[in-house]
Amino acid sequence: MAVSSEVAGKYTGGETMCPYRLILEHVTSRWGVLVLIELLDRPYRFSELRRAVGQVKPVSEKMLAQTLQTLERDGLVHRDAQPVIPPRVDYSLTDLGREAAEQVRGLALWTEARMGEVEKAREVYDARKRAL
Amino acid sequence: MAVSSEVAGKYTGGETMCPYRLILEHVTSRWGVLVLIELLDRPYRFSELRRAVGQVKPVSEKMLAQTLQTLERDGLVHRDAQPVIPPRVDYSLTDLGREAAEQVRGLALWTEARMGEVEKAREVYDARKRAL
DNA sequence: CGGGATCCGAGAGGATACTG
DNA sequence: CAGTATCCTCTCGGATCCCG
Repeated sequence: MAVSSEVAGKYTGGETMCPYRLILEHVTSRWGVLVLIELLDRPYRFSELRRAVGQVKPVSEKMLAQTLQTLERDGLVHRDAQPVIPPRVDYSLTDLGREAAEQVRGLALWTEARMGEVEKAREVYDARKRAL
Repeated sequence: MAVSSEVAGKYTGGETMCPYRLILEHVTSRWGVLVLIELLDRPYRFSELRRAVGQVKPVSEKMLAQTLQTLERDGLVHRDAQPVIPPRVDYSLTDLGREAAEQVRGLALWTEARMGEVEKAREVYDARKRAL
């Protein structure tokens, strides 16, 4: 399809990877997906975001910080650090980030809707395999 | 948002992970994304698919096979193995898989479109950091 | 050709302790 | 509170060899 074939010509098929892939990996990364979805609701503080994401799957401070830095660098997340004590840092989506997050949400909503069918398919697959 | 909060109540926030997450991880996995996008075009044979995906990023036989098995088990990909010599196996999307692939394509198309802005944001971010 | 089995290195990711 | 630094574990994923 267009997505890959357009990029294809620029590469020899060697070990190189297009920047396109890199962005996609950030957005679809394990924690990137969940962070983007949560931030689509509203801005979050660090620990608050950690708890919110943790409802789906627990995340360590390290990985959350790392994920947020990556998304900030890509211009998807805005970081607002207030120089107070104790520190207060708010994370929110940029306009660019909101666009990305909406795409990701599409995927998440689809997954939620079709979850049952996927699980059914798995049972069929597993049963068929055990029969061999 | 709805996606996570609906699921939230079912879990204590411990180490458990909802099935919803598992499906999402399969679909957003490194090779899952690329395979789904390619198959959106047309059915592919194994090696053919390997080359097609490899245009974006080289994939080993092992990972491609593993990815395809996961997607097949989830009911997203159909595997048609013909008992001939040499073996011929065709992979295609199921109806369910096509739905998922279209969501993924949305993300990929967005990435392609906004790639320039992301790279610009990175330069700004990196320049600002070096200034410190 | 389309895989499976095995070995191995690199990096993801968690736990803990520390800092401004 | 919001991280950083360190250590350690374990999985991902590539390379290689083999088989029907």
